Amino acid sequence: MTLDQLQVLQTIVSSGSFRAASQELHRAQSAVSYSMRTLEDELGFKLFSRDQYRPTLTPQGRAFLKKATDLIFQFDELGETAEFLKRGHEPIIRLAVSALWPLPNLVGALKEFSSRFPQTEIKIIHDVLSTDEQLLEDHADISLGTIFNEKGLLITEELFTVDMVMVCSAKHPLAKLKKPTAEDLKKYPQIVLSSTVKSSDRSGGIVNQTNTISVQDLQTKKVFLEGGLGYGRMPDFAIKEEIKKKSLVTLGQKPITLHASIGRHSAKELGPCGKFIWDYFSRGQGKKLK
Amino acid sequence: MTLDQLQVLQTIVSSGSFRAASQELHRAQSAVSYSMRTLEDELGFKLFSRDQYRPTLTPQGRAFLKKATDLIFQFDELGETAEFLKRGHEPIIRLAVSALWPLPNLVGALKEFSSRFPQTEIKIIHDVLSTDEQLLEDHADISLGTIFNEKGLLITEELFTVDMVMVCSAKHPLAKLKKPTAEDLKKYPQIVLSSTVKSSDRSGGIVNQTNTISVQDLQTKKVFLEGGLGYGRMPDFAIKEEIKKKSLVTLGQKPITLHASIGRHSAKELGPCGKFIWDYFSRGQGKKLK
DNA sequence: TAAAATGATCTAAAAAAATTATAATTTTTC
DNA sequence: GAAAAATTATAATTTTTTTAGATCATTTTA
Repeated sequence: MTLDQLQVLQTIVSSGSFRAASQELHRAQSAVSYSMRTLEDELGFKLFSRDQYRPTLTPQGRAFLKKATDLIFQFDELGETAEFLKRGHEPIIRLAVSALWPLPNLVGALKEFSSRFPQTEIKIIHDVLSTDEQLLEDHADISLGTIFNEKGLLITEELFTVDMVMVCSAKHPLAKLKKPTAEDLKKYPQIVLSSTVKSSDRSGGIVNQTNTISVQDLQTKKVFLEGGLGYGRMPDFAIKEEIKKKSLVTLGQKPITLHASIGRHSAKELGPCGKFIWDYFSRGQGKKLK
Repeated sequence: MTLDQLQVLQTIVSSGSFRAASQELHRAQSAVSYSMRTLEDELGFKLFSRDQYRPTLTPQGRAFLKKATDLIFQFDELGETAEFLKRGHEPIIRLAVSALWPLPNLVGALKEFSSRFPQTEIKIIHDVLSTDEQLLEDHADISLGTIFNEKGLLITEELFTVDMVMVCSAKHPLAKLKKPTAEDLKKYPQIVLSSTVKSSDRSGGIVNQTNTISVQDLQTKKVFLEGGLGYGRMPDFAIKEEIKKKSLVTLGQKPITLHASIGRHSAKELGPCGKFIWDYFSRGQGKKLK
């Protein structure tokens, strides 16, 4: 049983006769006849009843064709996937996204992307801080984060800025001081984001290295801060609500401004799918949302 | 691109090497090599990278194989369907069910049937009264109804009886009479089930032919009766609730006892699926429920 | 370092599929 | 009702595709 035989079967039924099918398929009529005979021999039952002038499907043939049609459809789809891959479209895009990246910003991009390239799988690597390394170690194709580009191996483009403001719970002792000094802060634990990646020793606004509590994601950090466990910096976009309802208050420290950038490895060409994402952010779509 | 090539691809990946695949498939190694080369040529991209000793899938190859695996699975399923049909199993079973047939009775049968023969489609022909004709005109394989078998062409088996009791709404004028005569009944419309099938002139307990309202199904009939539109007969099992809550009351007429039977055409052999249904009812499973 | 294993490639053989021609039917047309 | 046209099946022949066997260049393993 070959897929070609199934396609011949389908063509016979849709065209109405063996001869019409043979013309549609650009084959001799006898080839179509032969194809069906061998298929019937292998299946062990007749697909067509030949008592009439024109062959008509048997009940078995009808049921068989129904399933075969699905198969042919899926086969065609596989052909499309092959075309897609042949044109150089990536089967998977790996996005390294910093924990500090505003997620709503991503949603629009991914929505449009997945409707345009349904064949491409998206893998989000939600790394904490070191999105650079994900690119350098070839774990990601594109990064969205605060890029340092230490070794100059990356191509980056700045999209917008994020202010990291120092906050603590309104119930925290620091909240009562007008402008706490470094001395004051030292008395309480600082909540910090920290990556598990070995080489990363960057301190994203960490004041003292000793009295700290490390967390892996922004959500946890916010809960800890709100709970009065300590103080720490948070991106402004992520705490608007909390400032408004006064569960968090800003301390007098100057905000640290981070530069949110899109990046990729200079030695690796992006395919059409990667280019789409790059352009989406680079050409402003991704800048609008903030 | 043929399905065979996809199967070879899959075997190579699962077995780990071209040679191992060739042994598993009982072919020469060169045949496997050739098969992959022609597939790659047609696809337009490499499935394997050959820089290492053992060929490893390219990212494209990995994505392609993923989809191809689904296709192979579906292909195997088609083979199973073919086996199923070859053994004589029916691709479809057409059941003519009378409107008077207690439906809960069917549910159990169909549940067990569809889990045992998932390949077979079930078509319920919910005819009003003349299930005989569905068999005689080859619109159904098995009938469940009140079978007359006029021409003696059917094989039937009686399963249980259904009492058709004369009822009307408690608010209907007839409800106030103790035992209404035919004279009394004549004054009000009778709600009757009637088939659209031409030849059917059987009167399922119809008292007078003139003052009648015909409906196509039992549900409508019940609603009309409850609404006080007229009087009519209903199967006892279908109005238990209504009698209890007194929205319908029985009139003094003697019930008509119908014989619920399973039937099939004597000239047509049942296949394994049809036999299952026949036996299910015949051997008592269908009799338990009533 | 030698032996074993692997994949690519070439050629000849085998198998499969397509074509042409023809026969046997059935339907259509006049 | 007869001739023409259309349709499928079959046989013989040709073409195409696939396979097998042998050899070579590599790489891995012992």
